Amino acid sequence: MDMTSALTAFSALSQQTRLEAFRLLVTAGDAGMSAGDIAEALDVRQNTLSANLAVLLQAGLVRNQREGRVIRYFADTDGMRGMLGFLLQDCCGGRPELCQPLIEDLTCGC
Amino acid sequence: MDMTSALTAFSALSQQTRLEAFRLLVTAGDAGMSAGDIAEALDVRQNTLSANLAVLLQAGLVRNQREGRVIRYFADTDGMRGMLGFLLQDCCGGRPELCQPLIEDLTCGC
DNA sequence: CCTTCATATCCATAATTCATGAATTATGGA
DNA sequence: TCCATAATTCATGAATTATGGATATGAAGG
Repeated sequence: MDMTSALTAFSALSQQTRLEAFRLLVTAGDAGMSAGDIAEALDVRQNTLSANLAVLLQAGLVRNQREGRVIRYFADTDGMRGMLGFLLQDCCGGRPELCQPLIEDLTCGC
Repeated sequence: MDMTSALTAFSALSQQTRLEAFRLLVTAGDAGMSAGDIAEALDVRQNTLSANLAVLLQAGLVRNQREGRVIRYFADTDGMRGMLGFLLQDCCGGRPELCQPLIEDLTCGC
């Protein structure tokens, strides 16, 4: 993950519809969600959501897959990991005490 | 962390100077850096950096502290944690296998 | 084929964001 | 009090981004 990709990723998540869509896909997990279902869940117009999903795609934060007439979207964990890794790079250069509580906090019980 | 705060945080990190400044402060850790040093390190004008630091401040991603004539900035780990927690909320609803590798990948060796 | 459903793309307008220069505030030292 | 340094604030214009309507693509079914 380089600076440009990271910027694209953060930029993608800095808009309400996209952040909501991404979180929806994170909780949906491997099941993913169709574009239509996402649009309905978020109550946004079809073309607006489509444009926003395209932004998330280009940022590498989601993947999609055609299934007949529907297109199913999934959160891309690799992309998310790359972004977070870039952000936290060298966060604990010799200072585990800075990094450790953050990690623990993110384990969300699993 | 609510949606609005998360959006503010991601938006703050979606601009090159701010993302660079934030990463600089993450690696600087408890030592922090003065506004002037950050401006010099990133080669940006004082007022431009000041405006960008203000955005990071408002997003809760950095803190600052006056020390005589200089103002020292620090990465705010609580803010960062809040943002990441919001993003990953319910990422592993019953599916630890999705969340675990991500966490491990972020432990960056410490 | 023709229709219908699901989604994407094009285009114009509205809204937002950004860097910059000029001016301002705050601090410490002479 | 005066000056230099450190940093912030403000207004502006340029560039980017979001949105909605209309239209296009692509797949399934009759």
